[in-house]
Amino acid sequence: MTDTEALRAAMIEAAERQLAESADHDIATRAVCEAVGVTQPVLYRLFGDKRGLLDAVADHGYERYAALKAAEEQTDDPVADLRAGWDNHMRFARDNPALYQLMFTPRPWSHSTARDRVFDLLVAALMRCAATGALTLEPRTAARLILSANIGLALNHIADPALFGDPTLSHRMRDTVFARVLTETTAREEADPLHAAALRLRAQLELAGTDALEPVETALLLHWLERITRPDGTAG
Amino acid sequence: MTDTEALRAAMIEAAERQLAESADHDIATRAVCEAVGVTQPVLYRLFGDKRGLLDAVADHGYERYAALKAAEEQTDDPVADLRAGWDNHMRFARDNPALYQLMFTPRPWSHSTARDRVFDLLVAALMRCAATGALTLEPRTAARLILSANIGLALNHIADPALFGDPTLSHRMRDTVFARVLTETTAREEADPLHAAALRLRAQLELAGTDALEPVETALLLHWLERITRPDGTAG
DNA sequence: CCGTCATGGAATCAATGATACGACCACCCG
DNA sequence: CGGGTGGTCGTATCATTGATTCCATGACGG
Repeated sequence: MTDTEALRAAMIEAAERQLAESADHDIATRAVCEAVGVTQPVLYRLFGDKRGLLDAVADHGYERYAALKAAEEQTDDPVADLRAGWDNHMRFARDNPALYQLMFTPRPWSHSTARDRVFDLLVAALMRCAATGALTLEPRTAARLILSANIGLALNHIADPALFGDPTLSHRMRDTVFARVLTETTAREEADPLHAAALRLRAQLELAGTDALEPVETALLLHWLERITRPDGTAG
Repeated sequence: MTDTEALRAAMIEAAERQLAESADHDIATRAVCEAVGVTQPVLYRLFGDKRGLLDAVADHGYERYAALKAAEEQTDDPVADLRAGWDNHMRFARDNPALYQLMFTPRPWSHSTARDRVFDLLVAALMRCAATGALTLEPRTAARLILSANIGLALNHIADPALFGDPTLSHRMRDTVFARVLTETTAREEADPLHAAALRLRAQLELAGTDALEPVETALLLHWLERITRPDGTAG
């Protein structure tokens, strides 16, 4: 089995390389097969069809994306990590435009989980922020906002570097969205302390759980907390 | 000439229809030709190649986009128009996902001007806002922020309606970006009245020009105003 | 040692982007 | 009026590429 595993990996790598070098952001299954010294039926047995191969490439792209994030974040300041995460995202897009487009552009029938997993990664980072009371929205709602802005800017950067290549634009967008999602330490907590406290407790619970309550009780508690914090958006 | 014009239009329309109905967001040149009763060489004479056809479809999509905007905006409140413009953009994306993706997704070698013209449309709407002193940034800088967020959210909506289909999400994003770009009437003008006044004058000049000064003088004046308002971003 | 099954390859099919070349037609010039 | 000329279109065809069929080969178990 390790044999086919290695073959799979080799084909994905070849496909990713050819995708990066292709002028039209597309690949030919023949070329990928020739690059690794096999014939086409092998590819179709391993990946089903061309879309399956591209899905695998996208998922592999997520692995590199996640590795990049793991390497450069995770300090003791979750908000700083969040900002670094935005910049890392932009850098990843700039360095791998074709792969980035494959991962984040709508592709009908795609079974790739790259986008969802990136979303989950962002939610996790946001929950660490929420645990310190730095979040004004539900993590999943905040993640939707941040990720959309991030992807939109990155795709525009790829499509038209002349108009959207300005690095200060990225920081301006980042600060704009973060200003909506984060609270300057205490300002918003003063305004609605109940809401803030509920968000904080909820984040802590979802992050670490508790042994003081039975699971059923915890679930109910979370439900109540959700109702308290509901006004800020739909359930995630 | 009207003959080939009509043929061109018919082919573009057929291509757009087939694109909307296609499951994979792609079309076959053969099918387009058969739909209008001509053979492939005519397509290649009219559009050069498939990319040329798609460029024409994208540009035609812009026409419909612009018509939609012209129909529903242009009240006496430019800020309200701006908000309506955001919602129209989202609606256009939702109603024409394949076309939208063709227009706003990075396409190597594309000669379509759809994105740039949408950008210009947004800049024009923003200059009307700037003329009333409602803008805190250069129109082109603000346009980059708004358009990126708008496109990012729309593409995510297309790619994953379950996660990004919530309409309140669109309004939340809209208000977030607009809050950064717009000023609540007078709040910011109080803080830095010189900056605000310069922005306002500059917008008026770029919008209507003036007969009171020679062109050279106007150009120099604009240059000075740009220097005064520089701190908020790069030149557009 | 032989049968069975999985694995890979040669050959091929089908769809599709793109083109060479000849027929046709309108228009202009003599 | 007739022939040439330019352009427009269609037939037939090529080349690329996604996808499949079918056979050979080799490993493993009985």
